[in-house]
Amino acid sequence: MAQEKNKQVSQITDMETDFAQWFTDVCRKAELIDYSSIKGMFILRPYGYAIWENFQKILDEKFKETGHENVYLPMLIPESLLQKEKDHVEGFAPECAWVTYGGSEKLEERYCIRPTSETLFCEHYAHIIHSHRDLPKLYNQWCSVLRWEKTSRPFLRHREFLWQEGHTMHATAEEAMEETVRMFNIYADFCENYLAMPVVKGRKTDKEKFSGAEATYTVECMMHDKKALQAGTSHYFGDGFAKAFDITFAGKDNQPHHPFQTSWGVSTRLIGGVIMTHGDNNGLVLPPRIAPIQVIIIPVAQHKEGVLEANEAVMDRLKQAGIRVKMDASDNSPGWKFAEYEMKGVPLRLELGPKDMEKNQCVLVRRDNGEKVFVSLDHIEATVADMLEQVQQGLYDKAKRNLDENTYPCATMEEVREKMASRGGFAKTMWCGDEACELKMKEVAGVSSRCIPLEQEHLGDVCACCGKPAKHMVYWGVAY
RNA sequence: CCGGGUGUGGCGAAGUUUGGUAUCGCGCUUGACUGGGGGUCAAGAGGCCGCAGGUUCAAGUCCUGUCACUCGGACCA
Repeated sequence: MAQEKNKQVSQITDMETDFAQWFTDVCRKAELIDYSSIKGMFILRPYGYAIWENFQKILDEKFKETGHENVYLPMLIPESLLQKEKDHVEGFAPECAWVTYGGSEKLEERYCIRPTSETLFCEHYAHIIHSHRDLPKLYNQWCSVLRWEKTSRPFLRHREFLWQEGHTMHATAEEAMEETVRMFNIYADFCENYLAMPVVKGRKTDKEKFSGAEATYTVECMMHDKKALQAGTSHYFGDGFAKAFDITFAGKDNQPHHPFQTSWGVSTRLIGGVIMTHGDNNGLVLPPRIAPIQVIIIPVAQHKEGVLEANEAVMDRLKQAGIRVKMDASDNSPGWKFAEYEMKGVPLRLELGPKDMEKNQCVLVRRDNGEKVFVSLDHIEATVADMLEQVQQGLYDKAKRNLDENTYPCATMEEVREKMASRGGFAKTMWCGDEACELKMKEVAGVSSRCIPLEQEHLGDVCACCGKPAKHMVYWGVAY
């Protein structure tokens, strides 16, 4: 009965019943996404796109603060260009889509629709980098890329998806490594302080790292179903691509050198992460800092004298205070509106009706915990701002508990298998560094290595898989 | 790519076994009354049953092919 009382939206499958179906229901009922006629290609509806725009606004500012400039490169890559770096093409060729005709003419050389733009940036950098004075080059591109995935899901795996890709060139390996870590930290900060998604910061194993990279840094998050989501990656390339693409510059010593390279990216997948981290059985729950609408105002008995005006006055005050606020004065019933904006995850609801007007008050309801309070209209701006902060913090704390409570040490592969089957989450073990053990772990326990955390713990001396001396502590999990 | 499930007004479904006038709920439109948790009443609109072939006097229903969605697996941001 208590559960029934909690459940106020009936169009969304309970996540305990079927998490995958719950996720799809939320994407559609919150009007984030629609399906198109092509598999894996989704329509981002205004509300979903507005969330992405907020991500862009915040990240773009951080990129610019750290000296990056936005550029735009072509979406087609000649096959010969893609072929130049061996590991890279091996990694991406299986999921490339190709353009073979221009009008009615068959092309001499086929063009790949970019799955990522390292090769294009390298070709361009070869043209414009000649001297150490041309370095560093700190470029970023906002665009879509295309990967012909076999299975697709809204936000988590699109064939075409929106992202940003930073590509930078540096005079020294140290500088490039610093850049890799700097951007990695920006991603971690963005996840934690804006998306309220706690992260595990670490390095990918050789098996899991980006095709062509020397090192891949990753922020890994835990979803509500205890599966892992790779939220963002930052790669250090050394000078491998620079050599393959013949990028050289004259150093202060007047000798030719190859520059050192990085790339880093996050995508609309992060929206999927937010849904699966904070959502509940009534729908989406958005962290206030990225919510397109932070406060929804619902007038009660809105046709009564003066009600709309009173609501509008409150809306104007909140707007003045820089709060993203919307009023729904449509003639749907209040109950309908409550459900609608809950599905859409609006962090705070404000109700104002004739009874409140008499008392100079309104009702505020938190989306994250349903808490309902009557507050005075005096200082409503401060009250609302304060409550939005509480929601933001509340969401982070809850997600942090989920991560902490479901991360546990294991001594043997058998223990990982057992605990993964019964409780999921992240298992941490010692590891010898051998790829054979990663494959074995996948086979036996059904998990892949998520990362080698930067914050290492000493859990023992030997690898959980083979018993040989251990080199690192590794997190394992089932990933999206 | 492999295996299971599903495609019928905008959404969710019944009808398919046994071929014979296209059904229901929600939503939508118009109007009135309502309004503090998905309101009530009345009157309307809307579908060549995913697509393409085939069998038949007759196909939503049977056959073949194909596409999409979905769940699980392998692969990947």
